[in-house]
Amino acid sequence: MDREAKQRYAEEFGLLYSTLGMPPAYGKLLGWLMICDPPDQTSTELARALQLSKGSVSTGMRMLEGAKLARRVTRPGQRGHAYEVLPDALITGTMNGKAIWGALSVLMAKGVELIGDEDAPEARRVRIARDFFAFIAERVPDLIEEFKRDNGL
Amino acid sequence: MDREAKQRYAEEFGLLYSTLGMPPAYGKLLGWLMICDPPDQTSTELARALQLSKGSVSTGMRMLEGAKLARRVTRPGQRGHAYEVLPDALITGTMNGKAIWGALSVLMAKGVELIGDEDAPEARRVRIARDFFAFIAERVPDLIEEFKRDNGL
DNA sequence: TCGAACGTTCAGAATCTACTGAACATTCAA
DNA sequence: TTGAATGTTCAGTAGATTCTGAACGTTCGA
Repeated sequence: MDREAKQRYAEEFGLLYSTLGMPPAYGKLLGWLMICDPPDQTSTELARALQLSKGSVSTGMRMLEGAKLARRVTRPGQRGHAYEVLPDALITGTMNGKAIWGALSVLMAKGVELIGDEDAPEARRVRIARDFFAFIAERVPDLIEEFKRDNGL
Repeated sequence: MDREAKQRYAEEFGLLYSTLGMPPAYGKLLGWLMICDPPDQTSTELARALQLSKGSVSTGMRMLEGAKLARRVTRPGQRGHAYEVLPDALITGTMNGKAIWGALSVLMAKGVELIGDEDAPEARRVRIARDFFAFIAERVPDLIEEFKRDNGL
């Protein structure tokens, strides 16, 4: 019910995620899967709901699977498969994003090396960045653990 | 010294930041400002070092200023102004990124509303996402505080 | 074995974005 | 006041990205 409102929601979802670097079509798929009824949807259903080509759905869902954001499920007595979001999809997505903090820290460490003397005043700007990203990279897993514990996951 | 290595570093920096949604040229500017000597650079110097047009430098630096990543400085007895990265630039950048967590949480809350019954099993997927992003949005400032305290900032 | 439904891949079209460079504005030394 | 140096804006373009759709598997019921 109120299919149109849900379609609009998927569009909005795709828009926000596109600002985070995800292709709009894939964001729409994810958004739809967060609120659709039933929660598992076939490629054909997804293509119809979001007005996307079969190709986009196929490629998009492959990508969401790869990012551990969605998974295939099979319904008994039915051809092919359907997709659903993983229950803790967005958490997982954020954990993968954790790799970013490490990469940033490594990049900043390289910058410190380029300047040469770690203790030089002109190394300060990039040294602080290096330490900060390393700190964040280290703490993110703890945060996620804490959330999971407090929410019984 | 080793100007070329620093130029390559700026390129690499821009490349990584472009995966985070920043235009490559602006990432290059930021990367160069993290390691350049002297640490403050005029538009002309930036354009020369990074082979960018005056227009790109102007627009890019305006954007970095807006994001509180860089600021203008004036050298006595010199035309115009130069730019430098703020000492805690990347930390600030991350704090601004905090707004994202809030936006995501709001988006998920909208999804819960669309489903209607917050306690329904099919609302679980988006309810968890809502709570998770709210949790992260709330904790990020504390993390930053802790880092600053431990590093005398 | 056949055909219908479903899924995948990828070349090319459609679309969007970043960047340049030219026109214009501003600043300041002489 | 003049003009050289510098800074800004923005229309247009070059280039990259996303999306489609057609060609080609694959699966499975009959």
